[in-house]
Amino acid sequence: MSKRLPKYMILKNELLSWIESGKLSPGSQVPSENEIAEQFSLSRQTVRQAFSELEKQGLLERVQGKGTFVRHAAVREEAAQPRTIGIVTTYISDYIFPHIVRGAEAELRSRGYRLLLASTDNDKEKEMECLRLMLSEPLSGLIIEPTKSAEGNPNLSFYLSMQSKNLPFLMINESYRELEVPCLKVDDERGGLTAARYLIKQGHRRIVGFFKTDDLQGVNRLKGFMHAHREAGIPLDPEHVVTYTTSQKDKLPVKKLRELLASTDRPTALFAYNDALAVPLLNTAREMGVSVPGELSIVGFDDSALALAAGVPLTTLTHPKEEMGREAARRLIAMIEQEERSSDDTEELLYLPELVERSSVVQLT
Amino acid sequence: MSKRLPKYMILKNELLSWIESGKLSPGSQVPSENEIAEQFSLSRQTVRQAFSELEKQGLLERVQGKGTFVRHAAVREEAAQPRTIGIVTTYISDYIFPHIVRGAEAELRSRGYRLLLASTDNDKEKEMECLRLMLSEPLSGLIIEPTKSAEGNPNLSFYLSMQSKNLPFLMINESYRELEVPCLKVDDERGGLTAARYLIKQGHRRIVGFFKTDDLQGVNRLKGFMHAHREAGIPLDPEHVVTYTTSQKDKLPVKKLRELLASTDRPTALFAYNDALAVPLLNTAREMGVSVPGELSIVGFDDSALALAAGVPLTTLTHPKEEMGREAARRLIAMIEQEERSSDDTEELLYLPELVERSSVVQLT
DNA sequence: TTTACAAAGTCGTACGTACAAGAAAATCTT
DNA sequence: AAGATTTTCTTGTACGTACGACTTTGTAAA
Repeated sequence: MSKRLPKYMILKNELLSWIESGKLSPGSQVPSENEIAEQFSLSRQTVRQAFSELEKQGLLERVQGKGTFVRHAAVREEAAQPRTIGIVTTYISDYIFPHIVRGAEAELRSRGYRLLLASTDNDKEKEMECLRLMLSEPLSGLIIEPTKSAEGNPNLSFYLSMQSKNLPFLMINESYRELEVPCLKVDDERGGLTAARYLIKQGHRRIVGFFKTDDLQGVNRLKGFMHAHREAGIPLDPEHVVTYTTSQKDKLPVKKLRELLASTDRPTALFAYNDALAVPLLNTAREMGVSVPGELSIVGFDDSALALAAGVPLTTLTHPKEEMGREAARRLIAMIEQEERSSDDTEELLYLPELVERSSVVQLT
Repeated sequence: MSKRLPKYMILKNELLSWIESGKLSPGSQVPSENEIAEQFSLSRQTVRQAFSELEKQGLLERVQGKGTFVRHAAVREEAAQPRTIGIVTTYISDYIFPHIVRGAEAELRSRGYRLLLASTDNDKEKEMECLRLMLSEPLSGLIIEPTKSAEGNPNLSFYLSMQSKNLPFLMINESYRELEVPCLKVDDERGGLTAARYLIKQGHRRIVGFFKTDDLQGVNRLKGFMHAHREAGIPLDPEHVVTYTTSQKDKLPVKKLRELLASTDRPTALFAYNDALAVPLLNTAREMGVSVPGELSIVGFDDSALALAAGVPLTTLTHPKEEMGREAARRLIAMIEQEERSSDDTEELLYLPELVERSSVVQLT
């Protein structure tokens, strides 16, 4: 038996249960130190020790000459938790990331949480800086979009210290493999598969794919893209898989497309890593006098605002965006408020990307 | 003389001065309770009381069996200052707002501040909620984009309480007229003027303008638009000024454009409140078989990513976006760090929008 | 009835003792 | 010399007393 608990701790726990059970309602007066001492057969000093710790925690209020009182819940809450949640994303301003942040913000605000925002600009050093800044104040939880998830995790120590401090956090879009944390992401491999299957079904055989490979999302989309070719028995020209990273000049994929379109047996279809890439590729094709979708079909990814704004409304794959942000917030709040880490803690939620048919793909006869 | 200070308080102050003066350096061991007791002719209990309060404050660390130690400065500092700045915007995810936030975030991070984000969704009730949440924790400053600035300010009391608390804040894009606060904004009237002048110079005479009128930006752009017509002596058909608010269905301006394009003497040019509106209008025109810019020239506003992604690259007016966010952060930090409110405190910074010529405007012969 | 004062209750301060628990140094044993 | 044990130091827990400061309440005087 661990009956080694000090008496003042036992008393503290007893008083806590009184408060919790409502035996002592907020604002009511607690029996005097002497009464408690007699009741529990303790010395008044010991009772004082228990009281003073509870007062330090903000649960009791002692007034000289009057007595000791239970603080009102509202007052307690205030001093208790900051109820602030941090989000670390790669980019704040670009593309679909604002939508994710917005979804999370809306959910958090409605639940009375505040949102601390930081972005890494896809730079691992800045990621470290962000984490340090975030953790310098007590946080209730963190939502993180990993930076360059395909290139390892030099900030592992931060994540480990978060786990050891029992600070709830979860990841979106991708997660570092070394960590077992809940993660919300799009089924990227399935997305690449769906897109390629669709183009193949439309009769396309020479399909070029553009993939960003410094994060796992691009790698997984590429996997699905290749898988679709394999299962259809279509040989995949190595020239038709274009990979790039953000550190290189952004012009690279565009230049590559120029070469491909200028060649003799040019591709009839194109799958872009995301809409942000699909649009400039589309414009490049049109500049070269290649009509879209007449001579070149295009499928994008993420169903961003750009897909609709483009000259030819883009056929693309959905990304949950706001919903993902909202769900991330919901799950994090659940983790915070139930406190007890349940077994499904490291659960991964995979969103299935769906094809949105617009006007940028044509069926080959 | 108020020599009525309790002994343990006197001891506390003495120890504090020891720490401050360096007599007790961080990490060093404090004389044991018994030593102190003897030195000061106090009982050990009294010494313990002083120690335990200092421990509670985070200045000392007591280890059973080893002794009492002065905590390192770094550990103490942590609990010191929040250095957090809040931003309240109308929208997080849409359009140019993410760019503003990003600019501010980059600047703040590099200066060691954290960013608390909230959005109002252009709803004044949510604005109040945001302000309440923001102010529930000590903030160093606030950047606010007013919600529906043309429709009064029901949350005035919040702003007044901020001013009375000497909490620095500034506004971007627009400011509530009743408040005298620094404000960074685009010279919207000048923008409307520039756009209309440009179209007139290109030979257009029947120009339709679309303006969002629930915030002052739209109203001011409209002013400039009308001013250009007046100065050029061109009568402005009332039908050619279309106003709308976000609360109405977004379809309204599109429907209006349909009517105008179907009429006999349809406009030859169009000025849109911003690019986000210009793009759907452009697409609407093209759907109706009206070529852009051949039959209809279009000028947008804000030089957003949409302007380049559109089927026809949009001629538009610049908006500082990131730079505005960065500058807002810089100014706010200056206000915080110098503390003294200088005379140029309520200064307004006006950015001059510049015309970016792309392909959506044609010169009439 | 109102006012002034006293009494009794509360928590705050201050001293005392004793022993327990943990850590480190000194000592003893091997 | 190395390891085990004891001693001695530290802080932690627990009890006790006494008195001060403050508030409320009851009582007595005006």
